[in-house]
This record gives sequence, C-alpha cells and structure tokens, in this order.
Amino acid sequence: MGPIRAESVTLPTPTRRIPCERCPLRLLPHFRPFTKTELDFVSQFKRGELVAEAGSIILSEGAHSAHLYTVLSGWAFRYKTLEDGRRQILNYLLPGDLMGLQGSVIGEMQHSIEALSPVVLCVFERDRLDELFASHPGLGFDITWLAAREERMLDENLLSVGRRTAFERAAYLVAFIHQRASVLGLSGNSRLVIPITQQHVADTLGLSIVHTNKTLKKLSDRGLIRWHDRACEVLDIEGLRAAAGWTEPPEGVRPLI
Amino acid sequence: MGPIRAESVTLPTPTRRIPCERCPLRLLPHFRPFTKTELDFVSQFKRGELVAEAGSIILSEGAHSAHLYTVLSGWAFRYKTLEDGRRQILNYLLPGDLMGLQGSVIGEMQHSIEALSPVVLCVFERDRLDELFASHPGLGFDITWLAAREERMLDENLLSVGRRTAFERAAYLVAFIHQRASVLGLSGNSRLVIPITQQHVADTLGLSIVHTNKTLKKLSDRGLIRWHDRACEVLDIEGLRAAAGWTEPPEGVRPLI
DNA sequence: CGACTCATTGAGTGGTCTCAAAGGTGGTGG
DNA sequence: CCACCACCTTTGAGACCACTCAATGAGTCG
Repeated sequence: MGPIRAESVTLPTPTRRIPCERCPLRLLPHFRPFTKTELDFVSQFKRGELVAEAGSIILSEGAHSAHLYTVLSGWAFRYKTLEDGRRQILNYLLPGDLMGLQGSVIGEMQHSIEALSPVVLCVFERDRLDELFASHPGLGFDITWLAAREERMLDENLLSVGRRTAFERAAYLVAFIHQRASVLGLSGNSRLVIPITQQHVADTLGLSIVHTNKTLKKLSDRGLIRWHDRACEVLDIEGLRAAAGWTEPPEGVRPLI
Repeated sequence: MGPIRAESVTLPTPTRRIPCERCPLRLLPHFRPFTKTELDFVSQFKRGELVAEAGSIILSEGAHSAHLYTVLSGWAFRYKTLEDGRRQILNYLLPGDLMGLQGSVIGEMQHSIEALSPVVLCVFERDRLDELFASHPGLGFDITWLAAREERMLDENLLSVGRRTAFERAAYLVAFIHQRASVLGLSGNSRLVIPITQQHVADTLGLSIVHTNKTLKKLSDRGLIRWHDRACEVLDIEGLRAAAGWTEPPEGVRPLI
C-alpha cells in the first residue's frame, strides 16, 4: 500500500536544451499563444532543465524547494502518505503541468512527487516569481489559472473517491487520464498506453490492490481496456465514459508557463 | 444523500456596509497586514456586500458568475453532485476564504456553494481582476497563494477519504474544522460549535448517513465531541487529533483579499 | 539461478451499505 | 391551539462490497 521503493534520486542536469521559442508544447492548439514579450520573459525565467528517471522522487513532502517546474515531457504523480505507509495518489502530472507551486508560494511542500516515466522538467527560480507577477501580470494570472485548474481536478477526484462505486471510479480514472493525454497528442496515431501499475490505480482510487485487480478485470472483460505489464491500454474510450457516467465538456485552451 | 432542499435563493443586498479599513477580519493576527495602497485598492475593488441565509445556494454548478467573493462572516460549503443525487462535499468556507475563483478565472463553475449559516460576503467584480493583477502584483500573488492553500486542503481531504478509516476520517474532519475556526476566533471563550448536520459529515467523508451516525457516536462515547441538534460541539481537541493521527503544523499568517 | 516486482485468483472476514422503524424537534396551516 | 409534516438523529437487522491473508505464475534484473 505504501510506496514500495524510493530507490533513486533525481539527477540534476542544469543544461539548457530546448529554448522556449521552440518549445514543442507551444505548437499544440491546446495551449494559448504567448505574446513575444511574454515568451521572452519566460525564456529567461527558465533556468535550465532537469531530467528525472522513472521511479525517482522529484519532490519530497516537507521540503522547501527553491524551484518551480513545468513538465516538458513524461509522466509523474503527486501523492501523500500516512505514517504507517498508506498512500493516496492525488493527481497525475503530464506535459505542461506546473509542479511545486505549493512549495513556491506557501513555502513548504505537503506532498511528494514521483516520476512514472523518464521526465524532463523546465526549472524556474522561485525567487523570481515576484518579478513575474510584477512585470507580466498576464503570466501571474496564468499561474492562478493553473492553480484553479488543479483545484478543479482535485474536486473531481474527490467526488470519485467519495461517491462513485469502485467500477465507476476505475472507468472514470482511465477516461480522465485519456482525456488529458489525448489533447497533448500522447496517443499518437495508435491507442493511448498509460504507464502505471495496478498499485498506482489502487492508491488513486482508495481501494486495495486485490480489489483493484478484480475491478480492472471487469473493464478488461468488457473490452474497454487491456492491461499490459506496467501499463494500461485504452481500447474503448466511449465505453469507458459511459461506464463512468462521464458528463464533462472537453477542456478548452489553457496557459503554459 | 443528495441535497434534500434547495429552497431559498440568495438575497442580493448590494449596499456597502463595512469599509475595508475597518474590516474586523484584518484585526486578527492570522491575516497578513496590508499596505495602505493595497488596502485602498481592495476597498474600491469591493463593490458591496451580499447576505445569504442559511441553506441558500450561493453559487451553482454550471453558472458563469460575474463576481468573486470573500466570506466576511458565516459558514458555507462547496460540493459537487452526480446525476443520481449522490453528493460530495469538497470543503468548507469560513471567514476570509475566497469563493468563486474557479468561475472567475477559468470561466465556468463546476461546483456549487451552499450557506450553512447566515453568510455575509464581500463582492468583487470579476472584470476588474485583470486590473488587480496589473496594478498590485502582490495582491495577484495573494490570490495564487489562496488557491494553493485550497489545493492543499483538498489534498488532505482526499487523503482522508481515500486512505483513512471511518473513525479516523470523522476525527480528522472535526479537528480540521476546529483548527481553521479557532485561528479566526470563532470559538470565542467557550467551546467551538460547528453548524453542520450528520448528513453534511457523511457527504464530506464519503460515508452513508447511518454509518456516519455510528461513527460519530464512538467519538461522543469517548468524550471527544457532543452532538447537538444541527451542530457539533468540540469537547477535546487533543483527543480528536490523537484519534485522527494528526501531524500538521498550525497554519501561519495568510493573505486576505 | 535467486530475488524481486507485478499481476492474478481463491477463501474467509469485516467494514460499510441499504432497508426499516422510531422518537424528537420545529414549522405550518387548519 | 393543535394536528400534521419535514427534517434530524438514533438503532437494529441483514446483505454486500471491499478488505486481508495466502498462494501462484510470469517477467526482469543482477
């Protein structure tokens, strides 16, 4: 139930590789276009990049991180644990998502973040956040926008864990991740494959690993998903949405810091 | 399980009563002091006050509210519902808390808010939010700060619902609300009384009303709380924290818009 | 090859659910 | 003023969902 391993530590790689002007994420229609001055500011706000390997802990509960990050590529998840090891996954992080905002704004992180796949992060200096708000109010507003979006996702997850049945929860989770990944073009031409284990699903849904397995098997039996070694392949997104009682409209254009 | 009633509608009372310079909340050590210019701006940013009676729905899911609010006095709660009426309470709103930020920033509200007691709100124009970010970056940062704080509370609630036992959940909820209320001086000289029904507790914890009643009875039997007609009296906060496995540090100074 | 993680399945337990019924309170209308 | 109704709280009984314990096989890595 708890995090079984905490084996490796993040490898700092402060070399700047991709300039913001040629950021591949900005080409996606999902992100709002920036003005030239905004782009210039973000470009020099970015201090470098950081690469984390799969399974490494990027941020730890209790830490006072001096940085704010944006996921450039890869998958990660936020989680909290109780003292006896029970773990709750709070949300997943995909390209374009901010990481470490709580720590940057309030001071101390009260959750941890672990990489699900190799992750590349854009690193920003926390100390220059004031400057961002002062010189580019639109970017400050964007950060608030992203914080409100995270709150909205948490609302939905809380509704799931609190009030949906195990079957609905599982279907909803897969449909939700699919929704987020597909607007980023992560499914490519083929079907989306989500790099998580059943333990992750269990810790997200608030279920035991055994019951999660039996619930996922129902989804498999209905042909909605196929489970691979450490991954979930989405076969029938419409079927999943129907099983989940999905009602949400697709997300429109959003900011990217 | 669903919201039984939606009887009354908010009474608009756009009369300005309390000037921000004499806001009673600002006297509390819990809120960070404002500079004169910030206070002047907020004071003219505030459009008026709104009074909602207990049980009235202040904001509805799907609405495009043109306003942002701060709770001046009273209790309320945020919630979402599924189509068949299952309800999940997401968080509670106490004096000083922002209301309607998701709607103001992203556009559409995806949750509702209902008053638990008579509530007085400070009303702000959504249209002037850009102006706030542009002319007072510190206030823009404060709004982000409050959004990050809300996210943090949701993280904790999600951990509760997903991974704590029913008994721990109930104890944690009461201890959590007590923590928030006490820094606002809401308990006065006597013990804190929280104006909620057992149905609210059930919908917060993701439990049925029957099981919630039996769980709360255990807390009562141990002398930790006393249940009144529509209220919960906190008798032994240390006992509650012990039962909940409470580990959190007290919240420091925070902003107030 | 052994150690480990992940996925799977069966069996039995127990936490939580639904159904049902009761008393208390407050509000409302006859 | 009283009868009635709606809501809240409480309790019991039985059903069921999800849990723990246990064991197995497949795959990976050193």
